[in-house]
Amino acid sequence: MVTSVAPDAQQLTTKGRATRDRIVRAAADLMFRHGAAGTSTPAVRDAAGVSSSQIYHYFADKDALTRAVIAHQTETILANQTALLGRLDSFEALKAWRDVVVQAERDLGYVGGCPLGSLSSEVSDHIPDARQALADGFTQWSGAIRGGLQHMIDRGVLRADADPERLSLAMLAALQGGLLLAQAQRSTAALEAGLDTIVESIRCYATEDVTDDPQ
Amino acid sequence: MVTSVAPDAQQLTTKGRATRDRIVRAAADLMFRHGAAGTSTPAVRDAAGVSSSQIYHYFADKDALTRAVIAHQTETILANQTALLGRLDSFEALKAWRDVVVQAERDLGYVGGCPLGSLSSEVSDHIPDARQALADGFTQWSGAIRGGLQHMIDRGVLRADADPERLSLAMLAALQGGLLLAQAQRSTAALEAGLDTIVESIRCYATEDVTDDPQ
DNA sequence: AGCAGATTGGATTAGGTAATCCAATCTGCT
DNA sequence: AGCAGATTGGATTACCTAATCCAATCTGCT
Repeated sequence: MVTSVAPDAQQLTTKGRATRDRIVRAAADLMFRHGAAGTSTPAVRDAAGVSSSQIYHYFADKDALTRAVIAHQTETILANQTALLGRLDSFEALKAWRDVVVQAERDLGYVGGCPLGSLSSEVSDHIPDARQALADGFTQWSGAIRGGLQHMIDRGVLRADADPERLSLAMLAALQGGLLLAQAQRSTAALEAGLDTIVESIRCYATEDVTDDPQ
Repeated sequence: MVTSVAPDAQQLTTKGRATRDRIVRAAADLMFRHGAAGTSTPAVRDAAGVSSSQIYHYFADKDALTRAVIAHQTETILANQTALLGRLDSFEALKAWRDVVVQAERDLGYVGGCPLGSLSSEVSDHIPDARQALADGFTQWSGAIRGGLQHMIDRGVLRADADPERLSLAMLAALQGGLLLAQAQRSTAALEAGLDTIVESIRCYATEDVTDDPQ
């Protein structure tokens, strides 16, 4: 709505952009660990090593900062998901991706769940415009998965009657729910069960000649 | 640890129990809509129609109130899940349960997600003892699903090589993730995709004679 | 050099929140 | 009736948080 006064629209020096990024990164880290509501602007100020005025120089208010964190986490996740694992266009890639997700949650000590999922659950109903940004992030995420599945169909690894749209949504749902449960249960059992069951479903659509070892 | 001073341990009159319940119900409603951090004790006081001292008479602090809300939501959900739908011990029951879950989220206007899941994501890392309570709630929940699947195996509807433990965890993960995504996307697409894909996986273990219409 | 605008520091304020306290009232029980 | 303990009302406090303000400094550009 209001774009003329919003600090986001102003000129940013190289130095200014660096400071802004430092604030966003510090806020993202704190919000991942303590939630959005559990992260105070003084805490962000100290963690980023800036003064109060700098936060409000680059962001209209705390909600705007939270939106910036959402955008940052979306970028980070999508970059990791696509760069690290390439396109999820084979059973080997799906299995490798599954292992990375599970191992990442273990390495974190079952703390924090999904950076985007936790934020989403906390703020999507309360911060204006945040819900749409989160929805877009999830859509891109499932889209990346869907692209891989579609590629598998195109290459004849999966039958044409497989529904990549439904399967990719199911995969993301299992991932998000699995991470949420991992946080509470301090175990990746539900995460593994969810991801493996979706992969198993996808395997049902494999063309007959592809029968790699089930593990 | 400290049980001698905790207000929970004291004698409760009929009237006292009613007041305590009123506080918990009001807090549960507010926390469902605005989150735990987004719910202030003054707001609970007003919604419950009590005075400040009453809240702290029945609960040691806000964390204790939050724990009571978790216990309350766990009870409510498990009662609904088992009483309303009985044991999930047939494909018809699974389908009916799926429809109820999806319709419930639609009726709520995609607001709030799962009362237990949202709370879990927000507080399981921050409130002492809350994580364990949430984990127990989820374990009971998946246990109820597992019981139904086991019953299907016992009756010969599912083959013996189906793994009820894994499938029930997968189902709960898909449910939680689906509700989280529904909140952001304002759509039950991911929820339906997740639940349907797990049900489809379960169907793969059906004994041959059972082939009801796929929908 | 010198200007305009970006950036920074840090004090300050207004408002809300968790939690406490004490006195008053009610309740169950004998 | 009358007591002990449970319950209630509501003022109060100490603290924290979001946000503002103004003056000082830096930066890119001509």
